[in-house]
Amino acid sequence: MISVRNMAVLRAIIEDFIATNEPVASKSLVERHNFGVSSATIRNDMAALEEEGYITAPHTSSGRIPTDKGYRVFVDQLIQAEAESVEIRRNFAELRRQFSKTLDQITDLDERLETSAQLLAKATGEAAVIQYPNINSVLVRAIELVRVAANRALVILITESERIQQHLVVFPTDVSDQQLAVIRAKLNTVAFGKVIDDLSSLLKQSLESISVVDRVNTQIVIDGVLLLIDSNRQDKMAFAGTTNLVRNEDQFAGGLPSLLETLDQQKDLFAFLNNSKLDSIQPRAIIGSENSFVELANSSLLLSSYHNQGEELAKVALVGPTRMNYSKNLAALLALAHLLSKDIEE
Amino acid sequence: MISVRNMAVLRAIIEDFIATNEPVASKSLVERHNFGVSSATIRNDMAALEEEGYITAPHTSSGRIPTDKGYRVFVDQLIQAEAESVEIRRNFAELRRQFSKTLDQITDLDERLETSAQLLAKATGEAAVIQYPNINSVLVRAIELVRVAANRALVILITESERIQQHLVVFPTDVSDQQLAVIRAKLNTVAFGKVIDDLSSLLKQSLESISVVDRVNTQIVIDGVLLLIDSNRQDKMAFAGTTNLVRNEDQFAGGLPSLLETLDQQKDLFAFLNNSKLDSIQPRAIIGSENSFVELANSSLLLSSYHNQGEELAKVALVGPTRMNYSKNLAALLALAHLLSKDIEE
DNA sequence: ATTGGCACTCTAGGGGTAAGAGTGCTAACG
DNA sequence: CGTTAGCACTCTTACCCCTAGAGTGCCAAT
Repeated sequence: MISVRNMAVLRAIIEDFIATNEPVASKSLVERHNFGVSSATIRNDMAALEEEGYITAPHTSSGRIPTDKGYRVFVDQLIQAEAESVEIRRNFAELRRQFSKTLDQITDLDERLETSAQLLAKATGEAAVIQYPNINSVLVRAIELVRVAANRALVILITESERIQQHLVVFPTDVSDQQLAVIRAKLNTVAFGKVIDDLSSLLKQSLESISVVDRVNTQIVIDGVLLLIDSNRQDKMAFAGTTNLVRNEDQFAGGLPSLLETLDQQKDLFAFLNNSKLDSIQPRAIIGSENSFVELANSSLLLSSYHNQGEELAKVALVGPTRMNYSKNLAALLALAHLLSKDIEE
Repeated sequence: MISVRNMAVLRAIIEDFIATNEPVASKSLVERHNFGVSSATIRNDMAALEEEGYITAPHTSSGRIPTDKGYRVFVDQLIQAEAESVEIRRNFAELRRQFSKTLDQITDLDERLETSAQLLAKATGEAAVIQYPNINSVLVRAIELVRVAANRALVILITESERIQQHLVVFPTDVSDQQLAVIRAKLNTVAFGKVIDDLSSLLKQSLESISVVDRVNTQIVIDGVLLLIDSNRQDKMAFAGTTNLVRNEDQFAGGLPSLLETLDQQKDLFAFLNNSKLDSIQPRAIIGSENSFVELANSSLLLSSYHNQGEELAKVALVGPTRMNYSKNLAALLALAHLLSKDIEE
């Protein structure tokens, strides 16, 4: 049977272990916390907690460290209590204010997300990952063509969410302003108001109704647009603070190189983020071995997402050692996710 | 007196040390190389080399490791021999071919440089840094304004070197197409053919000749342009492979965290790169303590640059442990620098 | 249920030692 | 004079043993 005090002891053990990175002894617990009982009593509680698998002892005569299961209930309580916890709320508000001071000045999406990742990494001391928003179901507002040289033009794709992407295309011969205008008009008639997902096939079809003279160049522009869409699909993410992981290297039980490789890989991580479903707005923690990546066995992932009018755009994540400051990190993650949501939807 | 064989021994010591990361013993030298003399003779050579400060012994009865001075003459010879060395030429050609296969498909400058850094990091196993080209003395070809929403527009700055940058500006009220056209025309009259460096003051002056109606919005667009120029001045660099340094962590004598911090800092590094003058096209190596950064004491920097019609655009650099494979890394660095030069100038 | 007391266990660190690797030096040789 | 074999010497590394100390588990008492 796990009593109320049992849980309080578990909580204290985890907090102390996060703070000191030393196995926690019964004696030091009664010194630091006011349980009003003796160390012998705490030892009984610890035995019960170990029985249930929440903590473990590295060796017979040492203090206890939390197991993944122990962290699990700790973090669950944290997320539950998140709304009420004075400390988290204050952290959240403070970080949100601090983040927005920097972010409010940035309009460009790429720069916003890169900066966001950096802010998050700096505030938490962990590695931050932010997915670029998914634009597959977003509507096209316009396709612009801007001449850059006699035979070069910039193709610009503008969507309802004001995500803007551009790509430089090169024509085999010089192109007149008129020709560019024709192509531009044609493409916009086809693309305006359409969903990005459908754009590919629509544009390909439209090519048939183009006079032969313009066909080559139109093809080139269309290829440019398709490349833009594709390069978006290729799963871009903003990374920051991976070097923070080096500072905490000892936490990763020697598996740091393979962990960094996994992050460098990106593909697997992206797929993993995409497959991780979040219920509602609540963040999610994936602790140690709960993870499907072997390389993340000693790491924890904190997941949240940012939204546009209730629809999830993409995930925001923190990667750090299992022994991380969940309270602070959750507050920072939520503050940033909230900020990205608000600003993108506004 | 340093004889010819002395130098051959030094070379062999450095090569073996780079390969094995163990102090090199006289016996293992005669086993691996065909000096045709006994280990006792090699020991005499080693004593001479130590006398001159090219190698040192970690303790009385151990093999020798190269000093920074030892690496220095080794690398100097390497750079001198670079043109003739069959091995380097083959590496160079092979890597150049390999790099261009990926790079040739990329027209966008940002993407090119990011990919270049990644290729270089991957090929060498070190950290790669590429400065963005300096555009201060480049001529403006056009400033374009593309509407994105009723009160938002994209400001696009196009230069003779076809470096393209864009920034989203927001107007306080909706703006008509006509208004945009007026602003665009005005700015282009002022900016066309001017040097980026002069653009700032020219644009500010031009504001006075604008009718009061348009002044607010013109100001906003000009601010956008200035921001573009500024954001370029803010010393952008492409980084890749910093995680490679972790894999070689033991090489950095525990100073890895501070090294990574220095790289993260960017500002100092950028200034350093700018101040490092390169004679002609020859690369330069900065070895260990030759470096002005304390944090790079156990690291070496390989420097080269890329050019446009003989004019240096920016630096390319590799950062790794002093004990790195200089031959391979120089070949890769030169191959990439060459590729960037050719393609930008073409 | 809680507690003091105590035996028991395990780790971290110090000192001692033996094996091995590698050098420096000397004397001999062509 | 350059080269070499031989050998004494030095230093590192690994291992073992041992002790001090921290912390637990359990028992008997409250």
